[in-house]
Amino acid sequence: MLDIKFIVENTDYVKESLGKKGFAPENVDKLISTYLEMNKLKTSSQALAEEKNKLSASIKSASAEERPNIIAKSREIGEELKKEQEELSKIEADFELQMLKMPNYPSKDCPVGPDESGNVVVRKVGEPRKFDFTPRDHIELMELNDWSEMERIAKVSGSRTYAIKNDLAKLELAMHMMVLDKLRDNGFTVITVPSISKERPLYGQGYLPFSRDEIYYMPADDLYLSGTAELILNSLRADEILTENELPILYAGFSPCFRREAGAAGKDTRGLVRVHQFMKTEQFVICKNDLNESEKWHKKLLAISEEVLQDLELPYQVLDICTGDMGAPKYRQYDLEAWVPSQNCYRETHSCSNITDWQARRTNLRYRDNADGKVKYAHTLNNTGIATPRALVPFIENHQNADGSVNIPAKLQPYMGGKKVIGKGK
RNA sequence: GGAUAGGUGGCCGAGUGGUCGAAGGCGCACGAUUGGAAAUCGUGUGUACCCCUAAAGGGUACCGAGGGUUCGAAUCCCUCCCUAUCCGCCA
Repeated sequence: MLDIKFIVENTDYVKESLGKKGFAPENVDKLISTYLEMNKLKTSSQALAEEKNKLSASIKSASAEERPNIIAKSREIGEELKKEQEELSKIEADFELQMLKMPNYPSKDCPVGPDESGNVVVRKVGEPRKFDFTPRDHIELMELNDWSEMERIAKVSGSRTYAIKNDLAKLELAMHMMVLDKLRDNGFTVITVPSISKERPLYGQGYLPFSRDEIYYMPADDLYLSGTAELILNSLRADEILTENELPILYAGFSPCFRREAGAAGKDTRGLVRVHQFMKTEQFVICKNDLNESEKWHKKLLAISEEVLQDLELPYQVLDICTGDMGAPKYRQYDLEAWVPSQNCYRETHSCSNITDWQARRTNLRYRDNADGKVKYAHTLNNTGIATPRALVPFIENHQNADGSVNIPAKLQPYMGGKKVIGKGK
């Protein structure tokens, strides 16, 4: 959500800035006219309410003869007021919906582009490995090492699900443990959260009203399945007024995540790249309403996830996501992509975003500023810590040996019971 | 799922139709006192929005949510949500 007063006072800037995200300038004009109309109605209905309140208050001191007149007059105003309020609540709902549809302003430092073609590679770290044998893809490796039950689980749970076993199953959990420890060492509060959500957090995060198709809904209970712990963590402190001293709040949230992948039909249909249910350790930050502060945290979160990929000894690249490819909530977004040998390209493993106060306005998450005593909307940021099983794909492909076994990097070995190699060739 | 008790400001807690945005306490801020602190005393201390403005000021709404009764609702009625405890079931 944006600040309507800012929009009214800086209309040209708003149009230009949101235009970079493909947002039509007419929508800004429409929003402002709705706003002005709403205020006019507010002013008149509040004046009526004032008059009515005054009449009511005068009744107790009025004489017996006056009373019937006052009551009649008050009733009359009540009728009129009710009509105006009905009209007002309609226009307020309209205004609210328009506000909910406004994307966040992108940073002026964002590359500007229409879609993913406009993303900019910031840096590449590590060299894609040159194999002196023909490398297998991750599905072949899983079959060779008795690490999965992909065909059988499809019969049980449908497409885009996975079942992995033996050392690969342990590896999946080991990655989360490693990342949770790293985050804890960086001052994060480790927290496990539900994957079940009411509807309001979806608006708070900015999932709704944009893409209802992507999310599992359980009508019997009017509940949704969360696609990321960000959803839950973003609403955990909703409606609170924190003290500035409590900030920053750093969460390392672990949860199962659920996505319908409705918009990805036909893409990545095999294997572990894109599944309906996965596990994610999420980095989530609530900090002061100060761009220097949130940009500092944005870099910090990015650095942590780069370190994760370095610990996993995976070649990767950092993308500066352009305005057209960024989601509505985002002010700035970096993606990390790890090298996947079988696909001969980099694939996304992490997505690191500064949301500024756009989500906090939706969740009504505020804090009292020490310097001026004012109540302000906090900034929120989120980044992947590690998401599995997707991260297993570049991992086992990059670390495979000719015999199909897979090497475990030193940083991960303590979490794998000291094993240096898993699979057939051990 | 069954039964019971509840949801009031940052927290605790009073309030069963008007004088209630709401007593009292705690906390917090500022001031006095002090060599400094504690204690004590004094003052202040919700949020959102609208109008007006140079500043000031005026107003509306909010006592879990929504609806109803009434000239008037924290208070009465209805529906829903949530929390706690006990019973049942259960990883």
